[in-house]
Parts: sequence; C-alpha cells; structure tokens
Amino acid sequence: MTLLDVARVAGVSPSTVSRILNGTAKVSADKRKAVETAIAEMHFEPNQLAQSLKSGKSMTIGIVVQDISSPFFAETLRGVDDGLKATGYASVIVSGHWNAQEEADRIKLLLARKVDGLILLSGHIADQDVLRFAKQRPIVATGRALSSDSAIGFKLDNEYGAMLAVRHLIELGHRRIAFVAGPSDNPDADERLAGYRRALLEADIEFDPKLVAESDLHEASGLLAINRLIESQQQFSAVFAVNDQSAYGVRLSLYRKGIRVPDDISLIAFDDLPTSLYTTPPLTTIRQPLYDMGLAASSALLGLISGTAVDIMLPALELVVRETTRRFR
Amino acid sequence: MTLLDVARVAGVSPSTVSRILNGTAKVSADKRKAVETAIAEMHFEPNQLAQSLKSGKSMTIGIVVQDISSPFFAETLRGVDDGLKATGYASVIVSGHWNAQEEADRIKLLLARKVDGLILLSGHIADQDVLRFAKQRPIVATGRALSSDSAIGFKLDNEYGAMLAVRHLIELGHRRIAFVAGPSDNPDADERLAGYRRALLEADIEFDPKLVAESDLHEASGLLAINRLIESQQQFSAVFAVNDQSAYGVRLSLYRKGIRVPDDISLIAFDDLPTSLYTTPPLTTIRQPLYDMGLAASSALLGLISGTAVDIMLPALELVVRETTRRFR
DNA sequence: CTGTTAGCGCTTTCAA
DNA sequence: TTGAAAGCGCTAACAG
Repeated sequence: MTLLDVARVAGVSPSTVSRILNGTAKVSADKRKAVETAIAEMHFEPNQLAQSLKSGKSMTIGIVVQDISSPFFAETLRGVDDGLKATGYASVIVSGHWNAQEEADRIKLLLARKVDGLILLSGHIADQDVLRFAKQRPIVATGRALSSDSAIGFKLDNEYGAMLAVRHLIELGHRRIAFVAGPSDNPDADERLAGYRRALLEADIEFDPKLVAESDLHEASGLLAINRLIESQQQFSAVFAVNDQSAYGVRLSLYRKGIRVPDDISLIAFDDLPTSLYTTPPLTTIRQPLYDMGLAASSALLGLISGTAVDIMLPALELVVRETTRRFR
Repeated sequence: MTLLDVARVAGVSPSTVSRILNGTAKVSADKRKAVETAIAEMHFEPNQLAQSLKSGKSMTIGIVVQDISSPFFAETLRGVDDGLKATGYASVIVSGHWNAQEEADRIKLLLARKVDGLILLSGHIADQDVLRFAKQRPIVATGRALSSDSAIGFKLDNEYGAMLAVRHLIELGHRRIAFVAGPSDNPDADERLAGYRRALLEADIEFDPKLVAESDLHEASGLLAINRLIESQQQFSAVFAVNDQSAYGVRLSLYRKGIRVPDDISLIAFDDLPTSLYTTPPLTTIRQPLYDMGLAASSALLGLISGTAVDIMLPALELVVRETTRRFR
C-alpha cells in the first residue's frame, strides 16, 4: 500500500497526499478531509526508505560502541537515547570490539546506510581516519579531542581524575599505593597511570613499578592483577584500580583472602558505574559523567547536522567518597 | 557519486556495474577490470537506501528493548549482535521503557523504516498487538509464548526457576523465607511468586504474606523492600529476591545493618547477571540464559525471514550455587 | 555478454 | 490550490 493508493482512494493526486503528510503547502479543507480519512481507513504509513532516498536524510544516526554489553557504554547509550528522544531520529548501534579495522568497517556500513551522523564511543581507530569519514557525514567522538567543522570530539582529563583518586588516598595517610593498570594501548588507561605517577610525585612518594599490575579493564583480570601483586610480597595499604570493573575483581580477590576493605586495604577506582553504589561496601571512585557524555554527544551531533553551533558543557570528573577507603592506621 | 558515475568512468552501462557489484551475471574480464578499478579509484560505495527501496529488503532488523542501559537486556543484546554478525544485517535498537503504548509506537517506527524483522525483548504490549504487527514483518519475542507463521515467542519457566531457588533454601533447612517480589503487572515476577508459593507448599510450609515485599526490580527498591520486611519484625533466615538487581539492594541493606550474608541470612536471586559473579560474596542465583536467548532470537528471526524453519534449543534455567546461601543452623 | 528501460515510493518543481 | 512529471540511486526484465 503506497501513497499512490491513498491518492486514488481519496480522489486526489499523490502530490496532494504528500503535501498533507508533510504540511508542505495549503490544501483545501475537503481534500484534506478526504485524504485524512483515506489514510486512517487504510492504516497507511509512509515508506521511510523512499522518503529518505528522495530527501537524502535517513533520520537515523549511527553509533559505534566497543562492547554492546558493557555497563560503561550502556550508560552513555542511555544518554544518547534520551538526547535523541522526540527528535525523530532513530539510532543503529554497532560494535567495534576495540578493533580499529572493525571500527572502520562498521563506520563504512553505517555510511552506506546513509546515516545522517555518527557517534563514535571510544575506540582504536586513528583520528585521521575519523576525520576522513567525517567528510561524508558529521561525527561526534568521545574519548578523543577532535575539532573540525564536521567532527567534534571530547575527552575528559583522565590524568587529573587519577590524581584526584590518588591524592585522596595520600590524604588518608596511605604511602604504599598499588595500581591495577589497564592495557597500555588504551589511552585513557595510560593517562590514568600518568596521573597516578604525578600524584605520587607531588607527594614525594617514589614510583615503584612493582606496585603496578596490568589488567584488561574487566573483573577477571582485575582479580588476577591483584593476586599477582599480593603474591609478589609487596606491601601496600591501598589500591587504585584503573576502572570500576577491575576494582570489582580486586574486591572479590581480597574478600577471598580475608583481607577486609577498607579496614585492611583501601580501594578506589574510576568510572562510577551505577552498580558501584551497591557493592559491599559501596565503592569510592572517580565519577565519570557517562550519561551526560551521551546526552552531550547527541546534542553536539544534532548541532553539526543542522549546522547550528552548540557548546558542550560536561560535568568535570569528581571524587565520590563512599566506603572503600579509610585512613591508614 | 553514484553507480551511474562509475558506469560512465568505466565506459559501461549501469547494469553492468550492478551485475559486478552483486555477482548477478557473467561479465567479460576486461569490463570487470575496468569497473573494478573505477570503483576502487572513486571509492564508490553503493547507496544502501536505494538498494533497499528497490529490493524491498533493508537488511536491518529492529530490536525493541525496555531499558537500553539495563545489564539484563545488555546480555541478550550481545547475543543478538553475535547472531547477526556476518549476516549483513544491522540492527536498530529502540527502547519501549516498559510502556505498551510506547512499544507500539516504536514498532510502528521500525516498520516504517522497513526493517526486515523485529525482535521484541520482554515488554507490556499485548500478544494480539504483536501478532497484528507480525502480519507486516516477522517478529520474535522473548518472555511470551507466541506461535504463528510469522511470529515466534519463547519464554522460560519462571515458576519452575523460582521453585529451584526456594527448594535450595528449604534443603538447606530454611523455613522462614522472605520474598522480595517484583511489580504485580510483570508476568515474570508474578510467576516467580507462584513458584515461591508452590515450593513452600510442597514442603508443607505455610505461605505468609507478611514475608513478601514488593520491589520494582531495581537495586534501590530491593533495598527498601528488605528494610520494610526487617522493620516489620518478621523473623526469617533466608531471602529470595525476584532478580539479581533487587538482590544487590538487599545485600547492601543487610551489610549496613551488620547482618552477615550468608552467616546470618541466606540470599538467593534470579537472573545471574555477569556482575553477580563478583559481588561479595558471589551471589547464589538462578541462571537465566540471557546471551543464548539473544542468539536464539536472532537465528529464529533469520529463519522466519528466509522461510526456513529453525528449532530453538534454549538451555533451561538452572541453580547456580555460589556463596550467599548456607545451611540454617 | 551487455545495454536500454522501466520502475521501487516518495517529494518537488513547474504550470495551470 | 492542485496535478503532471521528473527523478533520488539502484536493480531486473527484456532485448539484442
């Protein structure tokens, strides 16, 4: 059933039906009536595909995440979803799986589907490639600094955030602070390591590589990392985990070993996932405005698409003190 | 830049280009060569929208979830994503927010976009409405039993799962078992209540409504629910929470009150979210094959689309004994 | 093997 | 105010 059928039933031309559907021009009351009843009776819904082909606007935006089931991306997606609500845009979400090649492929797929814009959440694809794709459609990226007339990127100051975390520990009297790091090819994780080192430096605490163990940002490898640290016989009274998820693994390992948190060891992390409010005890962490980033990304993209400048105000990283850290005795 | 441009550059007709692109017919080696170099040099990518309009297949499937940021749906989405991988299908994900009207609206939106099929994850929309939409495009739904030639639904036996949970508690010697229920308009939650009652009945334990408190399936309300139970001075040695998320809230409340799990109170839940492996202590729960449900949904839908019957084999619900339950002393 | 041609369903000049 | 007609980019008869 097409617009043409409606036109036939209503006894008008297809252009008239189109005009009524889109409010593009004035139409006499009787024809409007005829068309509207025809539409209602036939349960006609215009074919979006045809509209898009004609107009060049698909009213869909493409989102590339790295892991569709990660709570980290989930929060941001919710922000994007809310930002797109009632704009008529729908979003097609694909996963890049932290792989530059796959990200590029997925972007090409989205571009072939003529999405009106792209949101790239983290990822390993090179900035220059992003910029190249941005020539076809506007792109907003998180976790990277980008700025052209068709691409916007915003990243938070991870180094600063990490400093916030470590300073908190130092203020509580901790001196031997272990760091469960992230993979070295992850810029965010790298910056957090830098922040850890800088905070130590400013407190005149020597950086000890033996106090650092790498994880892949997930629970299981956080657990393994802390185990390695413990087995290496290093002494430490506090742990800074590169992100909340690895901290969950740390927490479990300590629990298994009968090491109390925060009584025996303080634990702080980075992200503030929704779940962190409900760990036992609730996790002290650096709050990352995940939801707001999604909201900001969508409004920035909408701005890029419509050609109106929007300035993005993102809440800064902040320390959220809950119950996994305490004064060193 | 269109296929026509490519044809011009390569000195052939558009049909020839199309044939090469789709491998629809034999083309002489020299023309093929010419076209392929032209495509490569121009970086031509066919417009998917035009292809779709022509073919009637959009190569996209629509997914309606209820909460885009819920870990519950995230796992299933990952299954769907994996199931669609390398099929050429992309998915547009929208959220129904547990609202029948909104779900219907979103389905209409997806239908207008000519998705080739729909996956409906839970939801409040009536079965008959689903069936009606299924006349336009095949639908696979989870959490409801459906069966027509264009719609498949599969649900797990929540009542049985709940019985598994409560029997476990009873076998451990618990008799006073509290239940943190879900909203009564949620069929899954309702069935779990029924299972709870049935398990009590079969063990000759009288059902006591004072031992039941309702939650909305989220952490915060799980916490509130258990607080109400505790304040009501009811005695109980074990808690069955309607889902993992509410159990997290219960766990935190007990922690705050200095009630040890499982030493003072046993706790069991339902879902087995990935995080439940890392709570302290790890949560005993009923495992729901979330990921497999996503996988099954995608393959069932692909079958419906292609007209080939696929039979869905889903792992059954199972008890996963971890560390939040222990023998009543 | 290859080109011509007629649409897919809709929008939008252009005339009337 | 309304309709005729052209065309968005691609595919698939149908000839040749």
